[in-house]
Amino acid sequence: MHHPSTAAADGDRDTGHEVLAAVLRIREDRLQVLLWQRAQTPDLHSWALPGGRLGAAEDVETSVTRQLSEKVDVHKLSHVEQLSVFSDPHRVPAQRLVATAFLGLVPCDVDPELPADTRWHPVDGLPTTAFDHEAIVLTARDRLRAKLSYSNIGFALAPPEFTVSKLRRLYSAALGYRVAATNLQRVLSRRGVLEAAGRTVAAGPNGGRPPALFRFTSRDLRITDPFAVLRPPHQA
Amino acid sequence: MHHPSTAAADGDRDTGHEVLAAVLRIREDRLQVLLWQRAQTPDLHSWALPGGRLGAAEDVETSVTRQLSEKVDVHKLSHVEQLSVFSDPHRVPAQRLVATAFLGLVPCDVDPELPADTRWHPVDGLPTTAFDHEAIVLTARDRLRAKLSYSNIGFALAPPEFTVSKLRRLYSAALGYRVAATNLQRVLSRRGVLEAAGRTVAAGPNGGRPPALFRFTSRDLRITDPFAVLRPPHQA
DNA sequence: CCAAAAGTGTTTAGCATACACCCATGT
DNA sequence: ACATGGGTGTATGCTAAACACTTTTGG
Repeated sequence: MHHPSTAAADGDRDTGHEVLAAVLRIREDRLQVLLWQRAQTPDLHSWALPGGRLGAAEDVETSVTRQLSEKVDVHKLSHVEQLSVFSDPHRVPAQRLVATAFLGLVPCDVDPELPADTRWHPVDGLPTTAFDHEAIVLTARDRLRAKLSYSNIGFALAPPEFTVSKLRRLYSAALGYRVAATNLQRVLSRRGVLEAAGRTVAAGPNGGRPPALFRFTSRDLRITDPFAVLRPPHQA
Repeated sequence: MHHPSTAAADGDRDTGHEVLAAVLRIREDRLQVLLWQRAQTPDLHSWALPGGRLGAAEDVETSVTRQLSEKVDVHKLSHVEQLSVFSDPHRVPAQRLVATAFLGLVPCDVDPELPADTRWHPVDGLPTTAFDHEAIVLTARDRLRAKLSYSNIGFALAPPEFTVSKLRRLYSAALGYRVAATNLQRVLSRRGVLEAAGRTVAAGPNGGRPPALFRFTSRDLRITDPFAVLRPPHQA
């Protein structure tokens, strides 16, 4: 081995940095993640997250957008945010590679062209994944679930306009449990996250009242419930 | 260099990685952060966060603990968690250094020995800080504030046992606004975060009822309010 | 006996969930 | 008409903030 690792002496091994993105979307009531299949060792044929080496002149946010553009049309991404650093010295073999992981979201109505080696996979029911990428996917899923409850992040999963029952299915799929349409509409409306589009759409093939269309009032991330408790005093 | 990456070719510049910690505590009703004064250029005499280069054989969590041990007795730290990556290519001059930032907490009752160049500074009223360290400190403060409202992270600011009025002052200082003792006790008790120690302590010099001592039921981070809304259905 | 500080009881209000009921359409 | 799905009204319950009141001490 190279160095007597008391104080942080960097060894000969290069300390490279990569960015990785867990891009999620919902299709057919399932949460999916974008993966590509490796054609080289190590982890030949395993499925991996898109990403790559951090360039010298870019920050990690710029880098992940650039790297993703090779797999998916970046303009289709409705939201990207930093997740966490994964830095186990042996997270990838043979080299020392620190990863900054990101969560990316794609609305359910767009269907970006994908390279031949790239596919969507259900998050519950992943194929064999490369390195520590499964842990990153699960971190991304948990972040999305948490933010659905205290922010307007649903905008990133939904099309520009949608019915409440469509939105209910998106939330149910992402959260992994049944959400009631009534409450969803009321919670989001009260918070000013949702607004009526004023139009309705035709009823389904079996009849039924034609549903009204709604949209998110903002398509930027906003925290709608910053204080669960210990709110600042009303008179301050 | 090593490999011709397509877009964004890595330049000759080394892509180094450092860890930085914003260690916070509360003293005299103020939130403070641990900083050391630089003795070299760049940013001579500016105040900087403790940290340093990531070693070849350690992950970032191990590294930050090791680096901190040079400034402060690590056993005094009650909590450490990852914050975010700071990666602007020019965040430090002359080299390319990506930083993983951490939040650290020290209970208010311990007073670790500090090196001569190191001091506690109030977070509102920072001295001239080096590089992007001020932004990191503010990120740490915001993370602490958020977690106080939905987790038991108060344990990391408080001594093993304390009175409710002492705890009230800790929360008020961290949050930046007046917290009512009555509600604080009730919220934390209902959640099972707080429990009575069974003992009381002497009253103050001006009389008054002698306060009871309390403690946190757990000294590990626990999320106490995971779903602000959209809770899973009661019958599922 | 009074002031001071701690702790409890009670009121009020807001918010979320659940559920009953009404509405509008296709067949 | 009636089945089907959409939407609203309303009851219930929980939580927390605010404040009045009681408790226990020192002077």
